[in-house]
Amino acid sequence: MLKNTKQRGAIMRILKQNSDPVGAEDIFDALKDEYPSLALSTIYRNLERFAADGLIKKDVWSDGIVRYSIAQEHHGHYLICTGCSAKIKIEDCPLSGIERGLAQDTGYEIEGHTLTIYGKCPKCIKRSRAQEQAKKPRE
Amino acid sequence: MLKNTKQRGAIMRILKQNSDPVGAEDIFDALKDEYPSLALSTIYRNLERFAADGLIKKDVWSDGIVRYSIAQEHHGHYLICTGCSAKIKIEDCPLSGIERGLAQDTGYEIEGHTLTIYGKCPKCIKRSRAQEQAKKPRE
DNA sequence: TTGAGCAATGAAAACGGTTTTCAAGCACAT
DNA sequence: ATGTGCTTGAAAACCGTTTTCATTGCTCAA
Repeated sequence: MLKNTKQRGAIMRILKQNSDPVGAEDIFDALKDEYPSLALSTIYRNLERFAADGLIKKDVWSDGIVRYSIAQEHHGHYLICTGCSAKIKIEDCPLSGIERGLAQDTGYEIEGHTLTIYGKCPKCIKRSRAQEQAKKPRE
Repeated sequence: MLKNTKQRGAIMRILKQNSDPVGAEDIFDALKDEYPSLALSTIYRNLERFAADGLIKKDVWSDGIVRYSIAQEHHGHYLICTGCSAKIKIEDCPLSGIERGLAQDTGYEIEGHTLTIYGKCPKCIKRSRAQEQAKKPRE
C-alpha cells in the first residue's frame, strides 16, 4: 500500500534535502516550478500519511504551523529566539534516559517527544534593553 | 496599563483554578454561565496580552490548540497517549540543568521551554495489537 | 498488453481555531 | 462628573489544514 507517484517522490525528496523540519507550504514553494499543478492538499495528505507510517516525524511549532522531518535522522531540538526567531540546533537530546524510566513507571510505549527551548538571542536582548530604557520615563 | 475589568478578573480566576494548561475555549465554557455575553475574542485578546506581559505561559500542543497556564506555577510536562489522548503529568523536569549550560554556550537568555512526550498507553497498546492481528491475514 | 478497480490527485469548498474590525461601553485620571 | 482612549461584543476576516468529489493514473490479473 502506498503507490509510487511522482508527487510522493518529489515531496520525499524535499524532506530529505532539508535537515530542518519543513511545513507544507515550504514544500509547495519548493516544488511549484517543477510541478505547477501540484495541489497543496496533496502535500498535506501525503505528509500525514508519511507520518502515520512512521516515515517522517510531525511537530507543531509554537507559531502553530505543523512541520515534518525525516524520521530516522538523528532528531533535533531547537533553541528559538522569541524576538527574531533565530534558531540554534540543540545537539544532545537529554531525554533518552528519562524516557526509559518513564516507560517503566507508566507502562506507556514511548514513541517520541517534542522539545523546544525559547529565549532571547544576544542581539534581541540588547534591543529589548534599549527599548525599555526609552520607555521607562513614561511608565 | 491593563485596566481592571471583570472579564479580565474572571479569565485570570479560571487560569488560577486550573493547574493544567487551558485553551481559550475551555475558559469560554467555564465562564459562559456567569458571563453570557463574554466574547471569545475577548478571551483570546486577554490571553495574548497576559502572555506578552509574562503573567502566563503560552504553549502550542500537538493538536494545534494554544493553551495557557499561570507562569509562576511549577511548570508541568505531559506524557500523552497518541491513541486516546490520556495524559500523565511528568513531575520532574529534567531541563533546568541543561538550560543553564545552554545559556552559557549561546548567549541566549532562556525564557522557557515546551516538552511533551508521546506514546501509547497500555490500553491502546493492547487495542492496536489486536487490530494488527485482525489485519495480518489480508496484508 | 489491456482493462478493471481503486488509490491518488487537483480544484474548490469547508472547517475551526484565532485574529481583526468597528461601533459602543466602561475604567481611570483629572 | 467628564472626557479620553483602552476594552468589549459581535461579526467578519484569516489562514493553515482537512474534506469533498470528480478525474486521473498506478497496479495487478487476465
